[in-house]
Amino acid sequence: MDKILDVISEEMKRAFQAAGYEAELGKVTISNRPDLCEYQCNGAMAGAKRYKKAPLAIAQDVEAELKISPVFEEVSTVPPGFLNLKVSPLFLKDYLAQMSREPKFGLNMPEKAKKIMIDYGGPNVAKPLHVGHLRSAVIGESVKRIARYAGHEVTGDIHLGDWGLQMGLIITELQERNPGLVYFDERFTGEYPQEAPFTISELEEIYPTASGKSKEDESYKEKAMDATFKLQNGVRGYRALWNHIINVSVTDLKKNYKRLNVDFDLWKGESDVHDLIPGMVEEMKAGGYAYISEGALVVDVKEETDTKEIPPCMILKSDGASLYNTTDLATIKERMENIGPDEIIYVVDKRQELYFEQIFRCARKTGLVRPETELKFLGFGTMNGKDGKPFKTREGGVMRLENLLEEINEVMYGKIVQNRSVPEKEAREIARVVALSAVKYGDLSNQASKDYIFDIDRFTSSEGDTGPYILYTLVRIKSILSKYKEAGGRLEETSLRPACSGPEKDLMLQLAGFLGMIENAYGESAPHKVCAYIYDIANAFNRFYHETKILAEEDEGRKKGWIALLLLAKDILETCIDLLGFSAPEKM
RNA sequence: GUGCGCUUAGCUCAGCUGGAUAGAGCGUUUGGCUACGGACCAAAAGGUCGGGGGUUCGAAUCCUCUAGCGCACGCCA
Repeated sequence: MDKILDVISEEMKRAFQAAGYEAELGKVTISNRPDLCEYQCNGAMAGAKRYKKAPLAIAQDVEAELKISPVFEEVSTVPPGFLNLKVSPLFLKDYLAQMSREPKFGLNMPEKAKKIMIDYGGPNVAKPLHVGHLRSAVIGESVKRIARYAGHEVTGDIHLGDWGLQMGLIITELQERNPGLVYFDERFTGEYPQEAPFTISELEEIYPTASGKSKEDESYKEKAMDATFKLQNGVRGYRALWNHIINVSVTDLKKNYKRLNVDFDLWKGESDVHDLIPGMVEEMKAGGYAYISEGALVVDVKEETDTKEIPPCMILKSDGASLYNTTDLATIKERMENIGPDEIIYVVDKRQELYFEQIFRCARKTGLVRPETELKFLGFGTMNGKDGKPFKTREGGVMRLENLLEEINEVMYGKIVQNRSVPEKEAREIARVVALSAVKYGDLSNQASKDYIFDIDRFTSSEGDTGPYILYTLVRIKSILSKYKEAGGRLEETSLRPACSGPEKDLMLQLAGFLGMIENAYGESAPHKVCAYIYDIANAFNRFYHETKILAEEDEGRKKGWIALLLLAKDILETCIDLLGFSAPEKM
């Protein structure tokens, strides 16, 4: 079904046409003066010049055509030429009733689903997840869910950083500590042990140590580079060790992402495209795209229209080694061959914008992607502390994601036991669910591209534009609905009624905006629009709730109408928070 | 240096792609509990939309100049 703005616009366009004006002028928008009207049309002013007529006169002509309309309850013309509109409660009710009958509230599915790949997460297997990984995961997950909801075929790929020097560093450090390990015995031909020679917590400490040493000790660094080289060239022991590192790390990553309610369809990494690199490089050379510049193999990606110098895209370093560019390009090649997406979205730190511009141009120029394949860069800003500087621990170090989540869980747990008496275990469980909403909503309610301030106190508050506030509202609705059922009411026997109060109609108007919101949120890959929408819904509901005694209502028909309205509000809220990647508890 | 981005209330952020009196939340002040869940609701105060110029019936929004801040600019990822 059409979004409500389209339905109303359609009616308005008919009126414009009937009055002898161009139909397109009848575009209706949500009112920016809610005190005066619900929707507005500014077409009369836009058409004034064209028809050489006062806008007010045009508006009056149109108004006359709307005297009898099933859509509008009230149409008024206001200087200099605004058409102020109020919809009929019956029309609104019918629209919502149709929404609640249809799957996905009547969202139109695309004629042909797009194949979309989303590249997000991007953790380095050598390091534990830290707060820097939060945004990519949270935003990517939501963008993925929104695109999927909009009817597209979406694949999420974590794109592990599992193939660079960091792996050589770990192997080198392991050898330093335990040179007798069978993995370093070149004459060994047997089966390597199943068990990894280290645990996740050791691994977490090994990498920073190795990384530190390599910066100070030149020969150590050379060893690491050599180890990387051996690994990439398939030395058995090194490969076996590498497998252990990946397994241990991925197990831990899965646990952490699960806790974040983030999941990936593919757990591919840079290592997966290693074998594709030589062929790809050859093709680029053969096609005449790649040439040697300052010792390195590069592809020019300058364009006529550039206002600034764009450096060439480097394919291989002067020592012949591959780099980030190489694996990213090879990954595009692999994705095109295996999945053939119509669109690839990269959810990455915005500071990498120029880099990805080079990659995209290079991929196009060298024919790695089809001309119509969309490559999108969805850059996000930095997560800052209250001081406006990048988020750190109190000691000034990088905060681990686990610790951050733990801290927020504690804060939420404190609030729960303070407000209700709930068994410890249940309180912990609720705290986890609500804390996740606090973190995700806090992040997603900002525009992704901007930096934002991570403020635990604010995010965990249940007042204001926060996750807990949304959940509180939802839980409240659920509570009323279950009380209604307990009293013998049957939800399936309720049906919507035309609104009979301002707050009720307002809630209905908000709910009716769902389809338009989805269209925008998907079109702009903008989860924050979903947040803004549910915040409006929550406010509208709470206002309605406060002035209406629902369960105590004596008029049975009225009560049923309200229950139906609550049911719709609940369904929409639940759908939306799912798009954002979190859920609501039964109680809180 | 070049390019990109940002600048809206004391603070944190919106602003539906050019419309009316620029909106929320927090904080501040004030009011509302016989709880369908008060983790809520209502009201008030608070703004030269960084600054100048332009485009037009009309600009936070488009163009231009300018200031401040941030970021990126070939062998890191």
